[in-house]
Parts: sequence; structure tokens; C-alpha cells
Amino acid sequence: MIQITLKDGKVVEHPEGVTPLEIARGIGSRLVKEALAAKVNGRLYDLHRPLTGDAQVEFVTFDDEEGQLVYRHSSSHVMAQAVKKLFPECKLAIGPAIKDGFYYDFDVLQSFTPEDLEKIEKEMQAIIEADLPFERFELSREDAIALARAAGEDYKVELIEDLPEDAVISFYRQGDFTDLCAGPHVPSTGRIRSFKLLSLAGAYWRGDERNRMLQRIYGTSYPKQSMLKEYLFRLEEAKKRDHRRLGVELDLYSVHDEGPGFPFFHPKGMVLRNELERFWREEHVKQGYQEIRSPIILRQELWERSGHWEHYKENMYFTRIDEENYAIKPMNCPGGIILYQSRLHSYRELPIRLGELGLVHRHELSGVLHGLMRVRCFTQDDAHLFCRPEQVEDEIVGIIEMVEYFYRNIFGFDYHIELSTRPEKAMGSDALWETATNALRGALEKKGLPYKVNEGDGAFYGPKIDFKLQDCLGRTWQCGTIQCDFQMPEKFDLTYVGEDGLKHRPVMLHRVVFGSLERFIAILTEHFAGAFPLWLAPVQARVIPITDRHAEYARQVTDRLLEAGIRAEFDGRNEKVGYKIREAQVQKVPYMLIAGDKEVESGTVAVRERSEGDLGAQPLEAVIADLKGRIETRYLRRES
RNA sequence: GCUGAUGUGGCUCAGUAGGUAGAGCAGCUCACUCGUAAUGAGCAGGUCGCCGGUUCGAAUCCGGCCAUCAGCUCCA
Repeated sequence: MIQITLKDGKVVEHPEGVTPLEIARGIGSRLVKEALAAKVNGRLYDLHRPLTGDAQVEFVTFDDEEGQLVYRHSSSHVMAQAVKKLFPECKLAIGPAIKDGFYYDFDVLQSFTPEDLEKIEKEMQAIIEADLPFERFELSREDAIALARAAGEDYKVELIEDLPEDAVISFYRQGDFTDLCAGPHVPSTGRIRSFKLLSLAGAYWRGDERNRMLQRIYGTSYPKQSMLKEYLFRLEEAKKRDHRRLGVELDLYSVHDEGPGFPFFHPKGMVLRNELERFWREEHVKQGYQEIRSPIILRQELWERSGHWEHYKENMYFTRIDEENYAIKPMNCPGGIILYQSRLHSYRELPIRLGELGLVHRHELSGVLHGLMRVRCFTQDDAHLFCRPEQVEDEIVGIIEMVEYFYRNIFGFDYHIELSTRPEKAMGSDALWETATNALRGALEKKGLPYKVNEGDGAFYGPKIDFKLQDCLGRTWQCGTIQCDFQMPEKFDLTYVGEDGLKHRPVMLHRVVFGSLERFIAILTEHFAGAFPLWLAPVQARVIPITDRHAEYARQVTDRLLEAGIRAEFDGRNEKVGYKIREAQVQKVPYMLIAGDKEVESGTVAVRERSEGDLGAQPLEAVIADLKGRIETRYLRRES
């Protein structure tokens, strides 16, 4: 007999070789139905896998993230089985579960068509109805390779060969389908209830563009039809927040065939930008920054010196002026450096913090352009900090605090942090990289912030801390970043005069808070679904007279608001109130001020807030004071 | 850049046996003067992404290019 400790601490006895499923039967029928896998001593197990000794056993269901992963992973095996049946010549690559679903990569001669997806779905349905058990077996490396080779699964052979020495090599079989897999899986294919294949895409083998491109099928699955429906509905709802759609609907910005990746900002989009810039400038002055502006075009020779030519020229645009080669800046740093170098600096001045709202141009691959999120010209809210080595950590901490203040307090964003280390193609010695990376890590540790390490993702001149925000579909975008750079100061022989009267090398920090105004505005738009906080709203109040005879009063109200510095519009069109209100609602105008007989008589306006609705009549001056207060404090209220 | 899909008036979309385009919304005009999410009537608006080919004839078939969308790679 072995002792099984359950989640609630209860200990039960079972004969050796008992399976988690059998243990579940002893607990309750609902658990038997809902359990997808077991956690045995903290490791995920199949429900069918016999236990050989005393163990702590917990069950995972679809309510657990791990359960979802198991469920989706099994779904991907079902899909692979279906694909193998319909396209026997195809080779299997990998098929993991991901957030909200799963995918599988196949190497097929001809790419799949949407009609193929339907056929695959039908086949999957048949496999599910057959309720085939998932059976696990282990093989030695030699046997595993032999099995994969015999099946013609070249990618699997490669995967097995790359497994670490001590790895347990396991396979899972359901019906006539066998796949290399660490598991675990749900007990049988019948456990997959509702699924849908969502999209088709190309994906390079092992994510390397030098490798062959495989066909990837994305899908998702849920234990209940209603959950699947709910997911698809949420997806549709999320798309309504898409900044590309709202950009057109709210007349904020647009991109055209005439300039792919080069966005146009409309008057209302410019209001957003200008408000963001104004806020940015206020905060940076408070934090001891000075503002500069460097030219957009500079000699190519500068970029050769900075290392951009060597490391970044594929992304740069070039031009010729008077028979000389020039480059259009993809980054602002060399400009900032030239400015720093324009005179001598004392240690007493450091740190020098030079901010620049710099317009940069980068040649991005056509396939990656995405509304305002990924463009070919954008404005970085850049700054370059020149400091003494012992000031580095404090400066980094200061920047982190500013990012936190912006993201959390002002905009109410959720975000996560990544620390990106030395890339393959990098400048400078390992020792300097080490020092720079430690400085960044040290600041994060000091602030006690959680972060994930992103190996090899740093800039070519230094490691970085990235702040990542999410769009309407949960895709993450890098916005803020802090980069620690010991290379440029060397390259450009930057110096300051120390206490000892000798020249010393400053450390340079590159950083952005918004990241790019364009991307940040895109994120803002999706985050608020276009219903911007009052201080950012392109139109803050719309004044609506009920009939012509209230027009004059309404116009006076509008003038008074404008005079008070509130962005107000007068809607004197010959339409019903309901119509004008609807329009203002659709345009997400935060306040509608309505004037009819009662209001004209009493010198009030009827206030309607876009999410709270009719708030009743209030004296105009009180409304103005209220709005101004919210605007000045940049009051944030999350819209549902 | 790669894989796949898509491309019809400002927006959303109809338009498959290939016979020179249609709706709703938006816009404009007129009437209605109206109390918190769409008043009614009328008018106007399209080289059917671009170029070429097949055909008596192409939005519809074929090819090339461009752009967009999803994903991959890459990145603020």
C-alpha cells in the first residue's frame, strides 16, 4: 500500500500502481469528470499513469491554467492525427498549447486552404467521437530515433537528438497516431468537447528564417460549447477596440497606400499627441531633464562611427546631398552625443539628462507594419542621460519610477518587465556588457519589481529593461525601455572632467517612457476603447441646444467653455436631441451639455456624462469648475 | 522579407453560369423645432487596388505588382 496525500491534507491508502484516476474515483464523481491531469509531487501526470510510491496528489481541471494547457495540448494532438490521416505525406514539427488555444506546425508539400481546415475539423470530430485513449510509453534514445525515422518524421528525429542526455523520452499514442511528447494528456480524445480551428499561417522551423517555412494551424478548444462561443464573442468584441478601426471612426489618424507605415495624424489625433507631449514635458522638467532637438538627417559617416552602419543599416534610409552620403536617423542617440560633445563637461553637471521628442525613420519589413503600433516613422520620447558610473543605478531607478508613475497612475495600464541581454550581433566586450546588465538588474532588484529575462534581445550597443503593454487582443508591445550603454561613450570618446581635474568616461543611458508616441497612442486607444480620459479627449464637451431658440444660449455656453480652456463643440445642427446625443456617445465625447428652455432661464446646463448618463441641470460655472479640476489633475477613470 | 487570405462609393457590405454596378450608414438639400443613443422625403457619390493578358465583351477568368489582415522572423 502507498500513502496518498490529497490537496486538503487528507491521507488515503491505495495499493501500489494505483492511478490518479482511481484515486479521483474515491473522492467524487464530479472530480472524475472534470479532472484533466494530476499533479503528483508537483509534477504533471496523466490520470492513467500508475503511482509507484507515496505521493502528494492534486488534480488539475480546466479552471487551472495548467489544466487548460493539458487540454489544448491534447487538442493539438487530435488535430495532428486528423491532419496525418488526410495528408499522410505531411511531416510533424511541434504542436504546443498556447494562451487561449494551441497550434501545430506541419511540413506539407502544398499549403493548407480554408477548405482543408473544414475537412480537418470534421476528421477531428470523428477522432473525438471515437474516444481513443491517450497511451504513454517511453523509449531509449536509439529506439525513439528509430521509431521517428521509420515514420519519416525528420523533425522529430531532430528534436530527439537535441534532447538532453538524461531526458526521459516519451511518446503518446491515440489510435493509429503516435507522437513524441512529454505529456501529460487528458485520458482520451473524447474529453475534447468544443474546438475550432481559427487560422492558418506560415512559421519557420525553430523560428529561424533560414529554415524551411512550415504550415501552422491555430485552434482553440473548451470543455463546453458555451465557453467556446463566449471566447469567440470576446474576440469579436476585442476587435471593436482595435485602434485602426477606432482611428477611422473617431477621426484620429489614418494610414494610406501613398505611404505605407507613415501615418497621418488628423486634428483630433493631434490633440491627443499634444496633450501627451505637454504632460511629458511637465514631468520631465520636474525630474531635471532639459529638452533638445537634433536633426533628422546627418552624415553617413556619423552612423559608421556609431556602429549603426555595421549593425543597423538594413533598417536605415539613406540620401545624398551635394554629392555626399547622408542617413535619415533611425535613433536619436548620435545626435544627443554630438550635442554633449559640443563643449566640455564637469563632474558637477552630471547627470545631464537630455530629453528629445525625436522623429526617427526605420525601414521595417513590409509584413510587420501594423496601424500605429508598427510604423516606419515614429516619434520617440527619448532621453539620453550622461552620468558618472556611481550614478548609474540611481538614474535607472529614477527612470523606472517615472515609467511606473506614467503607466500605473496616469494611464492605469498593466504591464510587465523584461530584461534583455547581449544579442549575438553586438558591439563591445563581454565585461562591459556584464557591468551594464548588472546595473539594470540591480535597479530592478532594488525596486523589487518582477521581471523576466529575455536572453539575447538587447540592443547592439547595450542591454535593456523593456516595459511591455498589451493591445486589444492581448498581444504585447514594447513601449518603455531603458538601455545601459558603455559603448557609445567609448566610440565617441565622451568625457567629463572629474574632481581630480582629469578626463573620465561617462556612462550613457538611453530611455523612452511612452516608447513611441504613435505606438503609445495606439495602446491608449485600445485600452480605453476610444473613451479617453477627460484630459486627453479630443473633444471634452459637446453643447447641444434642444431647438433653434436655444442655439444662441448654447453658443454662449460653448464660448464660455472655450474661454475656460475646455475643448468644446457646439452642435447646432437641425436634428433631434436624441440624434445628437447618440452621435456624441458614438464619438465618445465625455460630456454632453444640453440646453433647453429650463436651462436658458436658469443659466444652467443639463449635464450628461458619457458613461453615467443624465446628471441633471447644474449651473454652468459649477460645471466648468468641475471639468477644469478633472482636466488639471488628469483624472483617470476607467471606462467599462 | 516569408506563408496564407483579402482588396467594390467616406464606412460596412451585396453582386459565380463573364453582358459596361447595388444596399445601409455617413454627406448634401428640403420639411419638421423636437428634452437624453438614429424624424421623414429627396439628391449626389464608384477608373470595381494598379498594370497587362484571354475574350466580341472582365468587378467577375489568368499573370505580375501594390496595399491590407493573420501568423512567422524582426522591433519603439
